[in-house]
Amino acid sequence: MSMQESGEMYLETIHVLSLKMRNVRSIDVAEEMGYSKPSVSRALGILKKQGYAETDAAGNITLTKEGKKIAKNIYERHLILTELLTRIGVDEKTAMEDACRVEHYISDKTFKAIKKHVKEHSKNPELPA
Amino acid sequence: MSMQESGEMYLETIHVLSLKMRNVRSIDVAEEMGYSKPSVSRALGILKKQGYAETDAAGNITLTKEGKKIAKNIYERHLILTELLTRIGVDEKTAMEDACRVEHYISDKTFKAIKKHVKEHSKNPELPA
DNA sequence: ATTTGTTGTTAGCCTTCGCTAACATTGGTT
DNA sequence: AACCAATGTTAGCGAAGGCTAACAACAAAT
Repeated sequence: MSMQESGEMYLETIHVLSLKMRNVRSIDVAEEMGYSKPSVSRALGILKKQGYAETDAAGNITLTKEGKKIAKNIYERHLILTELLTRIGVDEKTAMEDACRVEHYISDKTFKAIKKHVKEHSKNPELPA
Repeated sequence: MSMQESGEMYLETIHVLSLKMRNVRSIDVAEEMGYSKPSVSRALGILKKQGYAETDAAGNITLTKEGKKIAKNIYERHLILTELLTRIGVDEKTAMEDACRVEHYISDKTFKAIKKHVKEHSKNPELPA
């Protein structure tokens, strides 16, 4: 079964939180995303069933190799899209918010093209993107 | 109530069809979008209730001023996004498909910035976008 | 005039993914 | 030991937006 926007957001959030804290728990995800505990609980159950996440006895969440792969991909899209948007004049906050929505809807082909474009122009920030 | 992706797609489709044919009926929308008749019927009912669309006795669909405003805005996003993507090397088909999804998720600020960017570079197609 | 095809609607199902209410568990504090 | 706070789960609701089945209405053809 293919990943929906919702699942991608959970994976991305878990991944980003794990960069900031040693242990990521369900409650941390809930607070970060502004969702209720039951919503996170259920989402996590689905991610586990799909083989993308695991929890230990203490409730600490880890991503499987496959889960991490998806999470990192989405997060990279987030960063690259934000860079593209700020490059063409969108303010940082708006760029991040829009990137966060758009990141789920672009094809791999488009992402690769955007990434290539951003990388090629990262040395010449004064040039129009 | 604010417009969802689904509603925007219906309005855009009706608008685009109306550029191609004199009369747009429910069945035309269904065929164009690949949805069932009942799905279109319900969606249309909602759009009518929201004041964005109307139908005459013969079943011909027209958009209200407000509906047309939204439809044109979304369609313009579609065109501009497609142009941006093809500019940076995405093939036409992929660019259109991705634009069709992304068009619903970018803020007005971001759209304006993209539009400005695309316009400014429309005279120099050989330059990297 | 009856039959048949096209179009639209109604009824009702399913999935996704939020939510609240209520309960279970566990761990620290008095 | 008893209690309370924090965390997680279960049960069940609701909205959005697809779907099929079945029916209504009307127009064209025999």
